[in-house]
Amino acid sequence: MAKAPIITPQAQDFPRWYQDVLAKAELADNGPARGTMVIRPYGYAIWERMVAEVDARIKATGAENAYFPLFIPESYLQREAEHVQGFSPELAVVTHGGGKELEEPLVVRPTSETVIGEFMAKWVQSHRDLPLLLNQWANVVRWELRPRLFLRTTEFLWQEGHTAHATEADAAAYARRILHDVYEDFMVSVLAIPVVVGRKTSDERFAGATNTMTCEALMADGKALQMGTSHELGQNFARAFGIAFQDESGTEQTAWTTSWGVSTRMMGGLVMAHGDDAGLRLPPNVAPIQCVVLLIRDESGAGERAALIAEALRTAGVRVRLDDRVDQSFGRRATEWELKGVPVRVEVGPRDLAEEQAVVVRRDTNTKSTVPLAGLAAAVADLLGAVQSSLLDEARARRDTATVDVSDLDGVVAAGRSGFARVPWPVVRDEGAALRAEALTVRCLQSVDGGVASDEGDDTAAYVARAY
RNA sequence: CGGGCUGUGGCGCAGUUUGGUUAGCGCGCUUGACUGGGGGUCAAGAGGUCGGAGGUUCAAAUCCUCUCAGCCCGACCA
Repeated sequence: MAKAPIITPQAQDFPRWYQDVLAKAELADNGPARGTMVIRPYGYAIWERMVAEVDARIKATGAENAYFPLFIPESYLQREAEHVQGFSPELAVVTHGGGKELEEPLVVRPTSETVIGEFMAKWVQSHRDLPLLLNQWANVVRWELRPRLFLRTTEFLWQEGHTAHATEADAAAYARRILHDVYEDFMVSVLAIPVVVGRKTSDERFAGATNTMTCEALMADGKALQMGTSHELGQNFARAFGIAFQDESGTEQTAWTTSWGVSTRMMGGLVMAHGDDAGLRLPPNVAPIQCVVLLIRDESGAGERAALIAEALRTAGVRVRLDDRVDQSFGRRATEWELKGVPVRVEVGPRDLAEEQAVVVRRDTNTKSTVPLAGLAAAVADLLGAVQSSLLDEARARRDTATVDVSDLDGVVAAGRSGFARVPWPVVRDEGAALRAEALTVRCLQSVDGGVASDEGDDTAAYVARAY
């Protein structure tokens, strides 16, 4: 029986589809104040998985976590000219506290280069104090005129790393290490999202940076999403905040700093990169529930068997959930787990158990197979691996198909409508207005070998796309 | 901040043009029964200051004035 679709089909209205998925998969709600977001338990569980994976990678590079204040004296922002100019339009400013007007307004952090710079200056005296590698997990506020859940909210959660180095080369190397070993690796191997990694043009650079590098992903609707950035800040903030040290020869030198971050925006990217008309599709590596054991009917001891099966899977290292809510219909529950993107379902009822088997369904392809209970744990483990890699393959194939080499502006406009136009940088360098008219932007630049461009030279390739 | 639109049970909407008696519908929710291998069926229920304020009128969801909020499209952004 053909039922009305549970969520709006992607092809009909992609933004609506996105909202439907967030609601039906119980990921997030709009908060009461404009632009704010309530992350629901299931959505937050996914975020916690992201945090765990990113945090481990950050720590592997030697950085340590710390915490800096939410409120920043307004004067701090003003110390770096480009920085304050870039951020002032989206600042939330506290002017009153304790019932009195404050002598100096406090900015709610939009990012923490300034406070952290102030403290780095205190902590760094000697070359022996470098590199100083810090990270913090925090919320930040950027006043948004057009918010969209996860993709662009006034308050969002993120990780911001801030480092100080003795040399420009060391800072540059570290910013690249974060870009590749933390962000790119996480996005590809955990989120199963292939990314185009490159250099931002000066127009798109972070306010106050000398170089911004980015991981750009392609969503199912052909629009690009900036998933993470890593910045070389040169000596801009070090000079503004006096981050200086004595080198081996006793000469005072100014440090070189970096900053880098990924945010809850990745949640939106995850949804839009893998989701289909049946809802979310989560890669097992980031799925809070990797496998749900769905009890069909509790007869002939089926309930106890199902619990044992779930327990066995848990022992085998699978993040498993037992769904024995037999008072709700099978179809409803199956649909619910499908909407939530759980990679693998194990369906068991009296019939299967009598034959010592279970029906196993993978979410990405919706294919079913019958598996003997004796080999279930191994089969589920195999399937989780298969789902992880096939989601990545699928996303990569779509990205590759949607990436078109072109050589002139018309080609850029045509290809940019549905994906990435890859074009020699000089072709679009001075075409900002023309691109904007087509809602296109240069996402990043790559060098001839496909690596991150080291400058904006004539031999670099520009990736142009519509973007979130 | 410019242009367009919308506010009616939790969600989605009808009703407004042409004022009229208990403001409807779908989904969801509650209770019960029968069910059960892809949003099951039936029955009985709960739930609404019609965004807010003021006005016109015998009578306002409906007409008038003001106001607030949200959405979409543009310029800015992780």
